[in-house]
Amino acid sequence: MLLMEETIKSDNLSFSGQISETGRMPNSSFFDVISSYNCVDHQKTSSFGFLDISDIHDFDFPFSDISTFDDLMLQNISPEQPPVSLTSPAPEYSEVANTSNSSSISSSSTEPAGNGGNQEKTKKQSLKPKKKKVKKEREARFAFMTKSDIDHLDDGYRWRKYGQKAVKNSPFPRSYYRCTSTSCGVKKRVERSSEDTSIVVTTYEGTHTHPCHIMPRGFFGIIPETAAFGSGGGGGGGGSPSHLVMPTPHQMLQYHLHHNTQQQQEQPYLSSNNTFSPTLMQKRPFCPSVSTYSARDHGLLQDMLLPSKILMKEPIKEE
DNA sequence: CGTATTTGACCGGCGC
DNA sequence: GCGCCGGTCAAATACG
Repeated sequence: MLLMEETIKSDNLSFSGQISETGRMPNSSFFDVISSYNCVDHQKTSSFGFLDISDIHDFDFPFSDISTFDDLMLQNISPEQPPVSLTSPAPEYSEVANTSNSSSISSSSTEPAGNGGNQEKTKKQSLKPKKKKVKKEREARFAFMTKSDIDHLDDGYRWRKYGQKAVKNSPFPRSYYRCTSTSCGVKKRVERSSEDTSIVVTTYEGTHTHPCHIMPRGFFGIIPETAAFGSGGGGGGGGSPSHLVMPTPHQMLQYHLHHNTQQQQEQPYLSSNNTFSPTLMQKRPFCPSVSTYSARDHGLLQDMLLPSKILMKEPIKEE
């Protein structure tokens, strides 16, 4: 993990300039997005905490070759490669990509968010008497950025908002949500980037212990271990056409892994209503030229914020 | 009426 | 010790 942090520091991350202002989806859903598998030192981190590897102990990443993911993220990164900065220096993002150390991810498991409820209880208890000095361990975190007009993306789970706070150095407040499922203690924070107001940063904390209440149509079906998504067959086959289901973090990783091995790049899996495009995960996100993307792809990609590591492979265009 | 949201207050951690 | 800040609680309110 420390190792990763070092990596991070050396690479000064940021978003890529691939974000376009056009083609924003009215109903942003999870895969407008792109996850940012970044790790941060949550002690020092700014408001944007990406994948907080240091806290990953809850995720039960089922793939033993998770390192593949790392490789995917890292393999093409050369030390000389200067960081790509987006529209702005965005120092907030400088915590950079930290693609997790595979071992740190895959070796986890353990108390899934099931203890989320307990967490709450213990918290309440601690309010009464003097609390112990037991430092509460953080849930695994997973954050991603979305280019969206709406803050709260529908990810297929039901969330109850329990708080909102003003964010320092940002005109936009941060909203706090908790999964409404009683046994599920998953939380998420949603805030809009002050650097780029079209970007919404969503941070998940914990792991769902229940299936998603709605299922997507098509999207996750592309995954061999389809059942994996939705953790157990997930919910009702109902599937709302207007909703896209958000996978859990490890599900996303699965998708990444899978897709990165499929080399399927230009076949949309979703209807036009849905915004996810496989190009998001395309095998060669580091394509040397933007022109590599077809016009169509670009249209689909423009809402996505690619993982910083990936973006860093993009040629830097001085403008 | 049940559920979700809003919002001010409160708490704990951390830096100075 | 104090103040700042992030996160949470919970009463009040809104909504369907």
